[in-house]
Amino acid sequence: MISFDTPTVIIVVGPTAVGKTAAAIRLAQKLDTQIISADSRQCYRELDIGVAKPTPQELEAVPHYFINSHSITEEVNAAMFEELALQWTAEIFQRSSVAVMVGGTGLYIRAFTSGLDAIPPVDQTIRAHIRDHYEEHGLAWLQSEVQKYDPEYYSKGEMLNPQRLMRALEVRMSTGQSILSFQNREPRERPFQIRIIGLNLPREQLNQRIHARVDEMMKAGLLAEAERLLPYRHHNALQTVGYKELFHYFDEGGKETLEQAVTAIKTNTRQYAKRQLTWFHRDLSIRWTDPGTPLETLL
RNA sequence: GGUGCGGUAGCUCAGUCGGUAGAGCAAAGGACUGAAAAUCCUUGUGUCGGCGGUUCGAUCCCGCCCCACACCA
Repeated sequence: MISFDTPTVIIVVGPTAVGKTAAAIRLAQKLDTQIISADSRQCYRELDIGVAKPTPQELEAVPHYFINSHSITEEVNAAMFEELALQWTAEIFQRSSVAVMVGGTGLYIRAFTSGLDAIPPVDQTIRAHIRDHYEEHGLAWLQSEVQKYDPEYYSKGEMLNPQRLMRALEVRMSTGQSILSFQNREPRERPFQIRIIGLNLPREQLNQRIHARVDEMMKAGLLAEAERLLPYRHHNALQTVGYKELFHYFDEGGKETLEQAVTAIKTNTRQYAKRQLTWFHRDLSIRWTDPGTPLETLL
């Protein structure tokens, strides 16, 4: 049995479909501990096939936090994850000196390891108002509002990125201050050690795994799952690869074939994997290996 | 067999009144602080179907051939 002098969280990261889930479960069993998922979609109980959740047997074998813990109608975000994951870590440390975290959502993992800057909560009516106006008047309106109310952000921020602009504007309108005034980017100290293991495969091999997994999802009934979720498509939880393409297929009513929709899922999943790798490659503390390696040998 | 329309980037196609070419998508690389499976940025890609002819110069004009599609026989 491997033991740790100081409480330690082992984080397993990597692109989608690389084999994180199975590797993390094996590791948690070896270490006789539990898993915190760091996946922004597997937390929703209404989503199943399309988000490649651990199977019921796997969840039986090792208890998981942040799987099936929320509803698609709730708001989940990185700040919430930071708070919850810290609580869960403390719970696990009451029984063990080590916890395992696994997932592909880079921002959530950074929120957990380094913390997000504290920004006061945003008034929900202001948020809704800004989104509605953006829908109606487009990017030019957003840019001019940001220019008017937060000229410093206007000169520094990404002027073509609506999400960043809306966030800057809602913070400015809610708090009276620029979002820049809250961002000091000081990494937070954590009362435990962190080790990050990255799983990766040659790109061609990863793409093959992605394609095969999408085909399996379709066989397992992803189309019916998406159809069932169609009424909830406007929720953020369903701005998700695997569902949005099938919603579009239902919309097109025959103009697009199912095969084209499946191809789009594969393409979007490949692009997602690439973005995940871009994110994780920046963290030079990550120790990379292939998913077949028994991870306890790296500790 | 005849007529018509095509053959240009990995794909779909635009274009050059003759001076060796571009869009979208894909791909590759990057960013990322309360939507992050989201959102955004950057960058190539070429025997312009083949062989001849005209021309200082042809992907473009002309001839022949090959391939695809449509229609007629």
